[in-house]
Amino acid sequence: MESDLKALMQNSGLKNTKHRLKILELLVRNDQPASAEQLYCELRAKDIPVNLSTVYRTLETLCEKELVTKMSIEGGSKALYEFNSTLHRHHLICLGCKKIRSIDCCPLGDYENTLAKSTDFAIISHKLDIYGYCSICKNEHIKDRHILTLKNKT
Amino acid sequence: MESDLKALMQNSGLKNTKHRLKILELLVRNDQPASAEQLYCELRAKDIPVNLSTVYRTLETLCEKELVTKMSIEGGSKALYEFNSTLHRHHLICLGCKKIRSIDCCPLGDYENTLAKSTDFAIISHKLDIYGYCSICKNEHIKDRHILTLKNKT
DNA sequence: TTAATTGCAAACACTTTGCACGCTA
DNA sequence: TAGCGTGCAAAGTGTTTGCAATTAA
Repeated sequence: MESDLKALMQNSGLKNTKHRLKILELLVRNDQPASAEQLYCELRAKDIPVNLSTVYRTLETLCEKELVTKMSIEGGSKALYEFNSTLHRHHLICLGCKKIRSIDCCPLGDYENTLAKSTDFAIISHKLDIYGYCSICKNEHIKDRHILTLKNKT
Repeated sequence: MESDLKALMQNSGLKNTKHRLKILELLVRNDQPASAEQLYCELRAKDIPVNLSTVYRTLETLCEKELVTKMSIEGGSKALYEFNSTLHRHHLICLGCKKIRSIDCCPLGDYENTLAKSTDFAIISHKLDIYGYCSICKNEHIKDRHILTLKNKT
């Protein structure tokens, strides 16, 4: 896999440095959007000393070459970066554990056409994020609400 | 209208101050999400001297009482605030002039059910923003691309 | 009167930048 | 070796906070 990523970078005209390679690798492995700081910590945990500004710069470069996509989620203050699979993707975000799951299927084709006509917009893209509780957290969530209900009764 | 807003604030248990009233009024009038700074500038332009931190605090309070909703758009660094019509809304954002138009119709009902089943998530909400060029800017956009094409040929 | 609201300045979190040095192609 | 990549420190931007003064109910 490492060699795949090296090739990918070369094709994009990027020099192949340890940091770049590792950051890209983390994004691919985790298959989950990560903040600059998360990546920074993960690298340090692996005894790869980096500077946070290098992480930011690397991510910016990778975004320019479209190997990575920058995004953010509602209410989050930090930017998140994910490996760009070239697929059109949406996100399913757990309000409990904050894990983000990517969804490849997009339900909006027809709607965009209709909307384009009714609003006279030339539609270029869209962003759809869905928020909820994952299979694990939803049970916790129900439990919490139950406890809350009991408390409110007293 | 001013008295409607006063009543609205009272019902939410908020003291009725000049700043609060004016900020709410601006959001209702413009019917368009605005940043704290924009509101701050508009107030000063109207000779209502406010402090930026007051604007932030006011908006936070209004959000707590659910009179206003905080949001952000992809790539934008500042938070935006819009009057909360209690309707479920999406946004159509012009990449040219950056104007934001709210859309009340939501195409996602069935999709959420399907998705909930296939992923075992308890879905709570979603955010859908659509990007494109409005009827005015799309002509500019086409012109620009044309000019670009000509340039590239030389 | 008293509790909420405000202005001001200072702190904060996240991100970007300038510069000197180091490393890849 | 030429130019891109990096670390470090400092600056930038958007937002929040502590405190004393002010104001609405």
